[in-house]
Amino acid sequence: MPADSRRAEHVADTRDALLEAARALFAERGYTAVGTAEIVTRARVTRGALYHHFRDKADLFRAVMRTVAAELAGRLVEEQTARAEESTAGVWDQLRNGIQTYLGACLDGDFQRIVLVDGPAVLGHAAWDALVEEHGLGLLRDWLRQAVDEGQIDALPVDPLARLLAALIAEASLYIARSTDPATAREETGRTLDRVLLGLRPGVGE
Amino acid sequence: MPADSRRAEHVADTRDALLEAARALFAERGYTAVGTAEIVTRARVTRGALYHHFRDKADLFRAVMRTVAAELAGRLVEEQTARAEESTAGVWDQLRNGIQTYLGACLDGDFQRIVLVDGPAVLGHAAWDALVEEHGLGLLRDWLRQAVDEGQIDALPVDPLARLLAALIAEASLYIARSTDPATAREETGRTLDRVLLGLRPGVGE
DNA sequence: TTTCGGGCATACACGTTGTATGTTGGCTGA
DNA sequence: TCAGCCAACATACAACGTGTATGCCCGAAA
Repeated sequence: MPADSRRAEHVADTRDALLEAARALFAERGYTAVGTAEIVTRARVTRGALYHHFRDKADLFRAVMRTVAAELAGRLVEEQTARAEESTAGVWDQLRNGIQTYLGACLDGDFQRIVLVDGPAVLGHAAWDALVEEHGLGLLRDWLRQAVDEGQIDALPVDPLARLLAALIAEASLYIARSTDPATAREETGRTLDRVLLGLRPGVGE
Repeated sequence: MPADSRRAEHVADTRDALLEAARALFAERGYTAVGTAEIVTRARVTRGALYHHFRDKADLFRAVMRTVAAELAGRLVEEQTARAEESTAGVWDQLRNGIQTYLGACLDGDFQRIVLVDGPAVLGHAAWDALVEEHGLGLLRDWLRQAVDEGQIDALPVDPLARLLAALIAEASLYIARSTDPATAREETGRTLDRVLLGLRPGVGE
């Protein structure tokens, strides 16, 4: 079974078509409002193909969420490495800029609906946590740990701090996207987020 | 149609029974995993009664979430007024204690599953926001506005700040409840939350 | 007492999910 | 090269769950 045969390409193509169709529909109208019939129609296959590639509808959703989350993670490390080239900035500024980059990435519509809204309800917190852990949360925690180790922010338990900051960013992105005036919402939440981070620098709590 | 007749009592009783049964089941296994047949069996009525009192299953969920959220709001104002009796504390300490009280209230299992996990996915953000606004978020915003007005915390846009803090508290409660060691998780997140708030006091920026 | 409507039970129609079964086309070994 | 075999689908079916239409009953008002 050569992995690069034409047949293998077809297999990967149908799977990709399913993922793409499901992603577009899930992002547009939500998990429960989209039936499998609609998905396979858009992907120009049949339900048989769907249930051949995925155990059930939730399993398809998990795969979709994985790709969406991986996309975000990719954008993050991309910006991160790009910024590392001009690496005159210290850990503090790296973290500060990273948070804002994070916020920008979370503004993606697909990401919000699939990962932030439907994800927890569809997958349950265990599976959801596992996906978030490897796509983004781990990165944020690394930044924070480094910042704490170098004394750039106050000594706080890194694990809960990372979770809380991630939730902050997520909520900020939702607030912006749903605002009637996204421009000022972006400015205000960005500023507030930055101010929260600034407040974590050492020497504040007497 | 006297509102206090025996018949009216029966009507209210069946409605309450439906709310109670739905709440228990939704909290235990989530919205989609629970069918209406199971709900009415537990409430010892029929599906006819359910669809007489509520437009559809989502409408029943909305009513359940409203009661759960109202419960939390009730506990909050209760603690708040109790603390106001001994009101030597200033606005700052009131806010600080209020946040911790908030956190404690969010630890309720029913609240987490129904309001925080299923709520956004089932109701959509518009209906969800409306419910959260009147049960808790409004209160938090009032505290913050007062704290800002009196110069207890730095001048930040109150509206997004309230949203962000609410998300922070919600995530903290989920983190604690799902932790293998809730005691230390509670201590750590409580401390982190308090530290974030402390960082918002004036005189930290530049 | 009769009637009238709210409150609820029953029955049905519909869509949706998951599974079981059938079919096809390419790889593979003799 | 060809027989057979299996992955990759397509099709058909069974089970379930929701929402609605219909019917019944009882309390209240006239």
